[in-house]
Amino acid sequence: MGWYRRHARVLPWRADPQREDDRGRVDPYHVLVSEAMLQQTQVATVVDYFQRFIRALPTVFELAAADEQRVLSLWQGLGYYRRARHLHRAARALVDQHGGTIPRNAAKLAALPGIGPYTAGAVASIAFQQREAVVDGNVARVLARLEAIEAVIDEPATRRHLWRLAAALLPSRRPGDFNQAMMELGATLCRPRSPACGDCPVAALCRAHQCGLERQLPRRRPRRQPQTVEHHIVAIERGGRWLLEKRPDDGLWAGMWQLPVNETLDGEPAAPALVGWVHSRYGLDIAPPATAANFTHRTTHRTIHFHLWQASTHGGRLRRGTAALWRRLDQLEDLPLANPQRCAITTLQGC
DNA sequence: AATGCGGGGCG
DNA sequence: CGCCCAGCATT
Repeated sequence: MGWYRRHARVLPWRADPQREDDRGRVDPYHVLVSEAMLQQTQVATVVDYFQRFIRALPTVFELAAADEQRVLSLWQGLGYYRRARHLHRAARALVDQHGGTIPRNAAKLAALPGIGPYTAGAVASIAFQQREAVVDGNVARVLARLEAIEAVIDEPATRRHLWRLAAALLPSRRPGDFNQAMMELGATLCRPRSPACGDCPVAALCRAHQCGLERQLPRRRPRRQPQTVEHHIVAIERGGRWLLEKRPDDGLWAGMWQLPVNETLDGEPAAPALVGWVHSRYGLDIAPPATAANFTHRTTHRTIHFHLWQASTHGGRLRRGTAALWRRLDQLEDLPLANPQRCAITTLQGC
């Protein structure tokens, strides 16, 4: 804890840990938003998003009153957009059922959408000084090394063991700071690849370090190989405006907007196939599209080869089941777009 | 118990 | 490149 007080990073959702009197002054709403953003996302990536989000929606009431599209726009580029929709729904539940106050109790927190065991423990301990343990990726790695746990860390039995360990180590004084200290240790010293055991305050207690095993631990289950798929973006222009549509409410990039994308054509599509597809799906007649660009987008689970095609249409009546509209490319600020779509649109603007 | 869900940092 | 990140919901 002394180490944490000296080395903790100053972060916008955190009270300055070097100022004793700041404890308890954190805004629970800030903690909630930051923890949602931090799920599977590194601190450095989150900082700017967090500041922009809080500036735009400073309290749970503004978040609850906001349109989902606006929340997604504030999340645009951060990934895992389900988190944004869950957070939005959680805010509405809090305003409707709790008068806008965030519960201090971990079980009540965990009942909210998007809040699981980790986030519930984090909010309860950090925002409300409740004695709740947390195990995130950092804590799991720190504990696995401290105790030289060789079991595969992703297994449910191992997770349960780690939670029991974390709970046993948790002090009754300042549990929130303890939890943050463990995570900070994992993020800054007890790193996955190159652990800085020389600087670690608990190296003398670390069984992995004593055995020289720190680089082998924790053990993880091998991941499935990412699939490679082809997505064909057909950018359709009519009189300076382009067709945009909203993606379905589930699956990849749910609720985000896009230029029309064909995700089913395998192999070499050829422009004629896309002409037929646009006709059948949108009811629009286009000239055979021309290639504008190709780029690759990688996520954890798949590699997507994007083929950007450009076409124009004159007549035809738009047929569409879900939301679609024609827009100038410099007037898309209100439409949340995932990164590959932003990339495609930037390319078109350069054409 | 397994899978889907983004995007970026870093060696 | 590959691995991992202040996880969660769904099946």
